[in-house]
Formats: sequence, structure tokens, C-alpha cells
Amino acid sequence: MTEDGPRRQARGMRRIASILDAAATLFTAAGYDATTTNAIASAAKISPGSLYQFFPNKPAIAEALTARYVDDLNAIYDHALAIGPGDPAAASKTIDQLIEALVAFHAANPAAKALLGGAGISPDLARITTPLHGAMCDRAEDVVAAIAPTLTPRERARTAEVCIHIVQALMPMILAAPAAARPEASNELKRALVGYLLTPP
Amino acid sequence: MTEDGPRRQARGMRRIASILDAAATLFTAAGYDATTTNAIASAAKISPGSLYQFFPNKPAIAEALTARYVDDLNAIYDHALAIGPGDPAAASKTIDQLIEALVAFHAANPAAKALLGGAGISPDLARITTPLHGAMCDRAEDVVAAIAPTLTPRERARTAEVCIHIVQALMPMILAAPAAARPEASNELKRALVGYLLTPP
DNA sequence: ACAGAATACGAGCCGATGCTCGTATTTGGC
DNA sequence: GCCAAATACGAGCATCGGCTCGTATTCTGT
Repeated sequence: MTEDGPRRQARGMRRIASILDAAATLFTAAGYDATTTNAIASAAKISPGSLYQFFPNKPAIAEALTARYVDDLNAIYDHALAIGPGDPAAASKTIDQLIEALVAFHAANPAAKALLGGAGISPDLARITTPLHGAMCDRAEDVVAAIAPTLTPRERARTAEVCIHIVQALMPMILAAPAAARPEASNELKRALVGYLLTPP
Repeated sequence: MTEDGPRRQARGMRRIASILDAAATLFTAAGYDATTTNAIASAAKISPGSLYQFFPNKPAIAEALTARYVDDLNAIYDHALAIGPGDPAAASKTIDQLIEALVAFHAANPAAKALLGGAGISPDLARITTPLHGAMCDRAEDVVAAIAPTLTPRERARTAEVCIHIVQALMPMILAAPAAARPEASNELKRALVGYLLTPP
């Protein structure tokens, strides 16, 4: 599973980081498809040839960047699950805290939307990100299980899927809001989630 | 506002329709960006040169297709608004009927997701579809006003925005479900909307 | 029937883009 | 200090995609 490329020296590690930083900036501005590998190299202040010393092709860049984000998101889910296993009244608290963390994450890593945003991503990018995105869905299921333990596995899976889609749908609205209005926008997301989870079928 | 192109004959009208049909099919399968104009011409069984007798460029094709969909959606909103102006108990009924109509529309026109799906669309496509999408948001506001007349204009706008995003987020899940499970999936969307609208801030 | 407009063709232009290749320089272990 | 490996360069290749252009055919109004 680990990379079997050349043995990187410190300089190479730094280059890889700066390439991913540059790619993140450009992906945020124009999306994956519209971002040129030459533009990434240029933004990272290296030549196109140098870029391909570290990544075999364009999707590999997206993959490495996505892996970064998946690590962060796993930590967020770990934290959310560690908090609320006790009493059922903590459910709302868990949602609160999870949403705050996710908003902070996406505010700090705006390119994640371009890579993990479920809808409208190009076919070859989907091939890269879909498995990683699937792993995130499993984590969300764990959180749903902690909040609503009485659901059947089938119901739980669907509920988690709906919650993920709602979060993904409203996150851009929250991030687009001016910083002052952001808490209000976050509240709308929490309302939508709590409303959905508490409304009987 | 009306087109000032050459005076179309019946043959030309048919060609335009078949081009849009072909484009819809390809957009559904691969999205706007990944679909070639040559592929559209080929699918419509005409040459690339003929295609450009009817459309000045690629975005114009997306624009014409979007206009089709906007007409249909306007009719759907008109119908929803005509039904429920009477009693407040009709709110849930209005949502029910509107969701059914929207699901039927997207099932019949799967390419609409690739053109109007808010997230992840390319810059030049956004330039085309954003104004039309904005008009749809205004219509949704009217529906929200009919359902919850006590909201301030500011609250109403935000509520409509949230509802639109929720619908857009869950629609792909509904359409991806096998036909037998589709009513159940639609119910999840209705639950999410009703839950959001009825949960106090 | 005739003229002009609309429709149709398809090879190919032109710019863009992912990526390569030969070569030069720097680094780190011995 | 030496040498192999890692890093760096950037002009340019191969391909692809939107679109054009010269030309041929079909329709429509009169």
C-alpha cells in the first residue's frame, strides 16, 4: 500500500507539500478539470518536468491531496465519537460539535469541496475519490449509530446517507456567507439535521 | 431576447430538437465538460459543421437545453402554487405534491442534474445556468411564502435557499434507487424538508 | 421554374494540455 | 572527496477538442 518510488530526501518532501498546496489553491479557484498541470507546476515554482518526478500523472495529485483531507476528517469523526457515547441527551451536543468541526475543516481546506463534493465531478476523478468518500460514509454511519441506536442497519445506512448529503449541500452556503453570518448559517444546517432526525416517518 | 438567426424551416427545427436530445443523453452519461461537440453531432447523426449551423458554440447548446428544463420547472411551480393557497394544513400536501412532480421531472430529464446541479459545474457553464437557476430560487421562495407566511423576507430567502439545496442534494439518491424503493427515498426527502421547516430555531 | 436562403458535409486548423526526454545540478552516505 | 541517486529544467511531442471553411444539396416563396 505504501509508495515504492525513489527514496525521498527532505527537499523532495518539501516539494511534494508545496505542489499539493499549489494544487489545492488552484482546485479551489477553478476545480480539478480546469486546472492545468503546468499551472500547478508554475504555482509551485517548479518546472513541469520536476512535477512529474513526484507524481506519475494528474489524478495522482488529486489522490494525494484527498488522502490528506481524509486523514483530517477521520480525526474529526474520531473526536465526535469519543465525546458522545454516554447519555442520549448528548446527541444534539454531538451534532453541534461535529458540525462546528466540519465547518472549520472546510473553511481551512476549501479545495476539499472540489475533490470530495459528491456531485458533478469528472469520471476519472470519481474513480480516485469514490472509495475514500465511501470510507467517510462509513464513519458517518458510526455517528448515526451513536445518536440513534434503535435504527435497523438498513435504516441507519439510509439515514447516514441523507445526513451526509444534507451537510454537503449546505456547507457551500455556510462558507459563502460572510464570517459574521456564518454561525447563523451553521444553525440552519443543525436545524435541518436535527429536524430530519427527530421527525417520525 | 428572441433569436435573430436564419429563418428556420421545419427540417431545422427537427435538427435542433435532435441535437438537444443527443446532448441531453451525453450530458447525462458524462457531464457537460467531458462531452465533445463532435460526439453530440455524431450522436445526432449530423456532421460537426451542421451542428454549428444551429448553435454558435458549445455553451449555447447547454443554454438551449437548460431553457427547455426551466420551462418545465416553471410549470411545476405554477401548479404547486395554484394548489395550496387555501388552508395552512395544505402545507404538507403542497410539499408532497411538489416533491412528486420534481422527482418525476428529474426522472424524465436526467440531464437537468448535469446542468442545474449547483455544485461542481464548470465556470463557463455556470455563467449560462446561474441566472436561470436564480429564477428557480425565486419561485421556490414563493412556495415557501405560501407555506410559512409569517417569515420575514430575509428569513424566507434563507429558508428557500436551504430547501433548494436539500432537494438538490437528495434528488440523486432518489433517482439512483431502484424504482421499487423510490417512494421510500422520496419520503426521506419529504421528512427532511418538513423536519427542517417545523423545527423552531 | 428559378433564385436565394437554409441545410449538410467533413477534412482540417489552431490552440490547449498532459506528459516526456535529454541533460544539468544538488544532495547524502561512505 | 566520490559517486550514485535524487532533484531540476524547459522546450517540445502527441493528442484532443472546439470550431471553420469551401462546397454541395435541398427547401420555399413567388
